[in-house]
Amino acid sequence: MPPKKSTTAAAASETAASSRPRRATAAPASAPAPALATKKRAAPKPADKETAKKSKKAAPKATTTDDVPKAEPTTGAVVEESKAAPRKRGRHPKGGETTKAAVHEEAAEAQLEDELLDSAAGAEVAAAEEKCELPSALLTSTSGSNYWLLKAEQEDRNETAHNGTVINTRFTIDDLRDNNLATGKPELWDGVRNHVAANNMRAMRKGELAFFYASGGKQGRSPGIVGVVEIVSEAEWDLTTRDPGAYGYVSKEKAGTREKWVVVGVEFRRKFDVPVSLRTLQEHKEGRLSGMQLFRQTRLSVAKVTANEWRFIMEELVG
DNA sequence: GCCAACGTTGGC
DNA sequence: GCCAACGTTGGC
Repeated sequence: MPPKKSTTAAAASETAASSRPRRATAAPASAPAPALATKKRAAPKPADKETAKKSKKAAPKATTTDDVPKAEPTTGAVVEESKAAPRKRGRHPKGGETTKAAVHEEAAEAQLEDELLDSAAGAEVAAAEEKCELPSALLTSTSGSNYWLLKAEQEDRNETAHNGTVINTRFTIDDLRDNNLATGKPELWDGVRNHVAANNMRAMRKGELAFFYASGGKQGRSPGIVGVVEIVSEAEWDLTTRDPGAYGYVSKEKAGTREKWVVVGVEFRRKFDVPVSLRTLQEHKEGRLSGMQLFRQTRLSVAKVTANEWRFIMEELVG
């Protein structure tokens, strides 16, 4: 994360650029999300898990790129802030449902919600998950849309927020699904503090799909792509830059001024039965996946995936 | 503007 | 724990 998510900058402490993102917070109310949510709980923000606040309005959503701040890629000055990105994490509230509509109706939603609330039992979760997933046929666009790859840390790692709160930066695809279900809102992918990653986020359009990449190979895990998420809301200002409960970069600008960093809203779409490991991806590093930004800019938390790369991975590598 | 030192990411 | 990649910092 973070956020960068991937990255760092986060907090003050961070510095690097990459970014890690993080995860995110649930979308603020204003986010255009599916509308179901009734409750808002917030998820924590990158920084926060604890602090969540949320409700504020979200920044203006930028629908056009003009609205969004542009990254300042190269200029130095602007960049001072950036540092790394934080990742966020969220907590999981409980509540609503998330997926896109077509799939669910209210009754079903209510039922799902109840099931989730009642138990975390595997069976229920599995059932809910199944209902949230999109058919494989819908996971590859036939149009010219872009695809993306969002990294999140799958291992426990603590960061200290500005207000002293200790935040676990771990954020898994299960957390994303659970947060979506609980809040009925998309997860805001915040904490990204790298300009290349942020520019990728500004280029994301509603309806585009992204791989959820779990980084971190310790604790017996393997890094790799674990599922698919959908971009459900376009770039908006990342309000975590003003959140004392967040870690990482904090805006020095006056409230109301434009922020440089942005978030996009994402929703769970599918968790692969078997992740496509980094090792497997690397087997095609000199072949079909030779141009992947994942390999060319190894530490970038938000990377672009071409249509050909997407199809190859979905059709040939996803088990 | 150059570049060495340094910090972070993240795979191994 | 090691270390490669890579971004930032900051002296000059």
